[in-house]
Amino acid sequence: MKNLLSVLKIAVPAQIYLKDPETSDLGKRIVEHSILLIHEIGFDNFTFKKLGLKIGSNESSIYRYFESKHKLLLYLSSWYWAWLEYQLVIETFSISATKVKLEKAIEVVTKTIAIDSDFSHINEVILYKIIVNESSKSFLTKEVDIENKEGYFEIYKRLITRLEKMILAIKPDYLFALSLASSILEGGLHQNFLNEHFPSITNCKDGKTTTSFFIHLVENTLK
Amino acid sequence: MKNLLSVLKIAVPAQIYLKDPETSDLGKRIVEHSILLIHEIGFDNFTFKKLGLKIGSNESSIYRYFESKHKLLLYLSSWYWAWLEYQLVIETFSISATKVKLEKAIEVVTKTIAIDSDFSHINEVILYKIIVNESSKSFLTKEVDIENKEGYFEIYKRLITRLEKMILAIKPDYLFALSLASSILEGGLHQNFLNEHFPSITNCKDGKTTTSFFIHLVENTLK
DNA sequence: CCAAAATGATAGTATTACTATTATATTTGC
DNA sequence: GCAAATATAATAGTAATACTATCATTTTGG
Repeated sequence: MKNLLSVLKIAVPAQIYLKDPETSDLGKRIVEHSILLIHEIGFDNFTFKKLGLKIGSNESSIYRYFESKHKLLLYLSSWYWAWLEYQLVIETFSISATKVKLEKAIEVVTKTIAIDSDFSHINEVILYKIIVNESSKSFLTKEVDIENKEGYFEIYKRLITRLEKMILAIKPDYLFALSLASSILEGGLHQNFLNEHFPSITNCKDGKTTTSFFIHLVENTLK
Repeated sequence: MKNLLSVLKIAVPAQIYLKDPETSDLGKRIVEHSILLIHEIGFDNFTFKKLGLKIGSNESSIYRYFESKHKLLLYLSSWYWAWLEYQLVIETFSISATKVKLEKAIEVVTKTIAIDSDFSHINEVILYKIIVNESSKSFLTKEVDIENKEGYFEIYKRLITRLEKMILAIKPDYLFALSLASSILEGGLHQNFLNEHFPSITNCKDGKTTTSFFIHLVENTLK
């Protein structure tokens, strides 16, 4: 996994940024430390000025990479979904048994990310926490339809259709494969959010994982 | 239903507001028109200044009711959950068959609200749209744990435990009743959000409802 | 080593999310 | 019916936000 990623690059839709942060040292530091700072103070309190201060750079320089903090969040989200898609593909590629394949897929997309794959400047453990706590804000806006048309959510949607295909491979006549796929993905994040902030309304804790909840759910639904 | 609500009052945790908006004409206009304005321009672009302009009142007067727009969103969310809890209770109260009862409950909490019950100044159809598009922002904050301790989310959590009980009435040994309950509630909102903004990743459209998706899902899971 | 590109520094703007103070209505209790 | 209390309005002010614009300096690629 590590080796493969050292030659591959996570591809984020180019419309999201003004200048590709992967092409410079400053760009990478912006991405790396934005993750740490958003995790630290929350997206709502995060500003480019504070980030500039943290990385010893100037606010105006950051604006040359991303036109707003909202675009930066879109970038981080897309990066995460692309990374997750990659994990999904390599982890399930060689599995031919449809049921085992879907089970593995559910595991990949619902588990809490706890180990940094360490192939880049991006800390996936912290990024995952941002995805759990902030990623919904990337589409809960008045501009969502325009941004959707511009292709900002392509990777996310492709991930869901990948899951859909694995569901349909098991039960081709199931009418809600897309809804089930999107429920697994967002629901997985939500259960992990509840585990952290509202433990009284989730069972996904104390050894009972979010993954096992969804595997049980999906298995019975497709029976 | 109408008659009952004309003598009952939807109870929102008192910590959320500085002054109960139900106790004055201005308060009611604040709530009524905040719903319309948030729907119109989105919560992120909504300000008390704009609301004041809209209702011909002063920004500073609105601050006497709610200490921030975030608290106002918490108020609207709590009001909605309380209203939904009321719907849930009266619609399921007289049903004794556990399976039918849960089915009815799922219907109540996942259906798109399309008719205003018209018992108050609050337009539930528009409020429902705000819940779908904005309510997550009420808990996706750095202050969520403090606010949870202060009791701001009590009604929401109680709603989920009501659903949990109905689930356990069918399958007492099911290990994920809370997670299933919270998945139905948030998942229902999310599928309706997708239907509006990302129709390519949901099947809940064209006659196939969010409700039928969840009824099928839950029925198979508890089999 | 020169030109272009990238970055930094500084300044400025409109808006936001408030707080504080004072003035004016409106309600109510006696 | 009137004074006192309460509610609302008007105005001003503040620190921060989310940028844009301009110009200076540094870095780098051929």
